[in-house]
Amino acid sequence: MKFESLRGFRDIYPEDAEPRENMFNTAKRVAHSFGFQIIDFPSLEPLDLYRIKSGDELVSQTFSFVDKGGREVTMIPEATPSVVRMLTSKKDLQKPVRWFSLPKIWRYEEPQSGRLREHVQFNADLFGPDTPDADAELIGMAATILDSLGLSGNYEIRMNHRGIMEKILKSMDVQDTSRAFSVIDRFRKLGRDEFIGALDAAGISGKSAELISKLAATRVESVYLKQAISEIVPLTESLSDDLDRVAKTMEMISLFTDSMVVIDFSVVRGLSYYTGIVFEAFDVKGELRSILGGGRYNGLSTLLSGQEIPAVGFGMGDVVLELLLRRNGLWGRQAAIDGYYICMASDAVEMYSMRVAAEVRKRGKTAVRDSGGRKLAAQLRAASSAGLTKSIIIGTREMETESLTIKDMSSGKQSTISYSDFMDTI
RNA sequence: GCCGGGGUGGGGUAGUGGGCAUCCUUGGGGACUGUGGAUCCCCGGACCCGGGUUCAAUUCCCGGUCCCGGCCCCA
Repeated sequence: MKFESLRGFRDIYPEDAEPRENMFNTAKRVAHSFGFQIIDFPSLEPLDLYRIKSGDELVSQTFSFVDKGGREVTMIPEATPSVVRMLTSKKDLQKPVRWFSLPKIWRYEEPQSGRLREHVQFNADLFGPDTPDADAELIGMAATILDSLGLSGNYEIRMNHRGIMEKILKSMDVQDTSRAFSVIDRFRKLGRDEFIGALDAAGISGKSAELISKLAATRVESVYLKQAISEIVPLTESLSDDLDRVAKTMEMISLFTDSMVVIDFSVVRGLSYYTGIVFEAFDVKGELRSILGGGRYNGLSTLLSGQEIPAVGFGMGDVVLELLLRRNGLWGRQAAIDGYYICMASDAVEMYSMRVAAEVRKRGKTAVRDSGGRKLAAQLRAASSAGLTKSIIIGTREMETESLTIKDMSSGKQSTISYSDFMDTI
């Protein structure tokens, strides 16, 4: 019987697990520096938590089952509902609340580039303030994480605003805006004629379709935002205010990163609960799907609990991010670890070598003990591949004189010093 | 769920309707009874699974499965 990991699931060996851990640690460090605190929540939730919010399409793409008590449960397909539940069920939280998490999430779909059935998602949300500052801080944090990973200039942030899009579509007499959004969301994938055709199927045709097509193709920096819009639709006061807010947010974000921040009217994100700004980060070469995405969702807490709490958040999966880091040569293992590989030149020194290892570890350093039973050359070979900076060679000579031979693995130089002197120096 | 392309040791590969399935690398050991990353030698390890055709299938056919890519969808 041969066992393999399930379709879309991964076994991750040290050569990938370590760069991956560095990646997560960087995200954590940056989040803490922005005042975000880590939370965690169950991997299994009631299926209804997602039905309420997202409907059958999402539910059909979950790993769900009926538990022994007859409850419909699912491996979580996203973090946000759980986070919002935590927020709304603890009534005495002082706002703003800044939370992040690193849950594993699952989706039952066909795996493809940048998308698997199980992945880790860095998720961050800021609850309370509904301001450009809050939006900018959150998006700025996302950018800072990417920058801290060494990706500055290799990605760009594309933003849009659901409210603005709603107003523009309404001004064109588009009734079913959510259907229009789902078409607009596919703009970059479709040819021009296909796009017009899809709009037509959504009940939009003629001049409106032409204008939407022009709008979706628009990608500008903040300073040209109003001008670009005014060429497509008349600027009402309300629309103008929204545009000012977005422009201000974008200017703020540019304080955090040198990467491009643009308005892109084709970025709408499929999720129906977004109410304000929406954004995604893409690699500049345009080879990968989005690196991260999020937006403002002020209505979700009302839907789940009746409490009105403004929110802005984003999620970033580890799969696309890993691909991007690899393509930029940023997926290497770390340099040699400061530590000791302990080799035994004789089986008689077992106890002594174990004592050395224990003492080294008590001093906070890494000590890896060869299990012995093979010749020294083989042990030193193992020491090389273990990636530690130094080896300690212990044989009967060392044991009889209560000393140790320390070998520097990069230079090959070695010297023998007394046990007590060695322990004092580390 | 649908569509296309793939699957030979841990990784990368050669090849074939018939003989002990090729080479490189990795791993283990040795040459060197206390010194690694060089060299040489030895050893271990593979035709995705099932069915069909055939005297004979790793090779041809069908189905499944997994991988890669795409659609749908995107949390």
